[in-house]
Amino acid sequence: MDHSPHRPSRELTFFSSDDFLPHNSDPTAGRQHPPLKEMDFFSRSVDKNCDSSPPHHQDPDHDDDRQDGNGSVPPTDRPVNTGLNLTRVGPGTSVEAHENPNTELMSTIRGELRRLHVENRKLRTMLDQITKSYSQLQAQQFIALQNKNPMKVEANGIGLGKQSRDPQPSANDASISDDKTQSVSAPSNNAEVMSNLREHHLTKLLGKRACPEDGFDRSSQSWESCKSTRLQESKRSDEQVSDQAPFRKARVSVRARSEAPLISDGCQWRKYGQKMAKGNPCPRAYYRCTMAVGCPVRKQVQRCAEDKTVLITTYEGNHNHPLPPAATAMANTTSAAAAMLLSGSTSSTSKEGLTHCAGYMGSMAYPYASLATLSASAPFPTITLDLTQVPNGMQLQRAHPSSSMPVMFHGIPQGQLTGHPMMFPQNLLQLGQRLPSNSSAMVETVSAAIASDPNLTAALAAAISSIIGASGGGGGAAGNNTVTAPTGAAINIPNSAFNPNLPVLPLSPQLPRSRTTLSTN
DNA sequence: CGAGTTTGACCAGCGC
DNA sequence: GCGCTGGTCAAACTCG
Repeated sequence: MDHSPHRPSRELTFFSSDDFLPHNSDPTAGRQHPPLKEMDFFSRSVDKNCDSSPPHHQDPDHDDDRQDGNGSVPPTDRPVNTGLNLTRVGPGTSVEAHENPNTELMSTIRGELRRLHVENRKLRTMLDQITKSYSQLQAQQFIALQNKNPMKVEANGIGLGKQSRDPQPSANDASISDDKTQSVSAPSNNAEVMSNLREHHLTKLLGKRACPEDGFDRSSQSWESCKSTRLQESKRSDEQVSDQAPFRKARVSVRARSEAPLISDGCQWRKYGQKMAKGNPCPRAYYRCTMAVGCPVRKQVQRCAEDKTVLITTYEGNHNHPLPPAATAMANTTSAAAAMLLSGSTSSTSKEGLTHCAGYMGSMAYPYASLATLSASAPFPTITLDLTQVPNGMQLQRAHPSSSMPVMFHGIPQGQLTGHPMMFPQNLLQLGQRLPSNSSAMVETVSAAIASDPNLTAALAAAISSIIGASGGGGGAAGNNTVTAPTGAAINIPNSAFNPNLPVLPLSPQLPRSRTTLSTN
């Protein structure tokens, strides 16, 4: 089911210059059919004639984007590059170059392009790492800010029992140290980092809960005396205690319209129980993550009593293992949502809290803020991400649209996209974490890549249609099969994929000037 | 045969 | 204390 093997190739398709390398072998064709459309993606087209400056003199990002995003653009600029490469070739090769200047130049250029291609890959890797670090720092900053006012959470009654009012500092420290030994040692993804940070934060914030079942108190005496008849659970808790206990009580509920019994979130789940819940004719299923032994993450899946097309999936706990990209996406979403929830500053109504947290998340979650609700009155503080409706007049702001697309599809098996309504919100949540502002060049790159990759286009259409289909009776300019960005980017999606009451989802205020149309045909 | 699902039983928490 | 409910366990069962 995991189609992740497709990912690397897609990523290459997106960003590499592989596609244009073959074109280089046919410079004539390149000149005859300059890919002007793609060239238009670049805002710095003015600089094309200034390519004589060596790449290392340029801003790495811009250089990177040029090379990768444009793909076939450089060959069209070869007349300009000629001078550059003559200079670079140097006198040692001048004789042969004079005899067959075109061939020599072309090979030189190709070599240079390949070199730049490799360099671009490195830069992208670095960019990814930097982006991750950025998100981590963002989380830390948020935590630091929250630590200045730890009573906020308690005042709002989120996630606090009476135990929290009687914190146990010493155990608190133990919990923290356990955190470090368990998962901070090798955070493999943002979700883990977020989890660790959150844990650390919450442990400080809330103090240690007295109830061993909550996992804070790992002193064996109280633990075993309390749970002598449940050794298995005790064992399990020993493995997972510090990692997830604070978070265990926070839940993230996702409401999504889906015919499938499950939404695929990239993780492997094993059903361990099913119960009829009061007030709902549909049974509630209990699932446990089986991607790693002892992973504490569980989820409950139940159809909405009022609308059986709505699937309610409630996540609880933190993964204690590396996640595949698709699962990371989901984990980030739930982690971010739970972080919002547990970071407090909210009342039982959601908007305030989420607006507050949107800032923490980098403002990208704001469009979905009205889709989320917090419930502190429930036994567990729960944040509900309602993907079944689109807020009135909602503008799906892709503040950093460039990152959303590649991030969104990297790890997602295409076959599961239609059943994965989390992806869009997820990436919205991720946007601010993954990218600093001002990445329009990358937007353009990705736009071009999306347009050029039919598989990706289909996947995108499916994903969007899934989201839109999940949005139910949203208002908006129905009947238009184009998802339109305010700046002109548009995604065409076939009628069959759309809910009749399709709302138009404006994409990004930063989308490229050129118009990208995605066709799923 | 192993992994996953089903399903009845068990346990804990909570309200009365 | 009792009953209700949510959550979990584990044996039996199913499936590939």
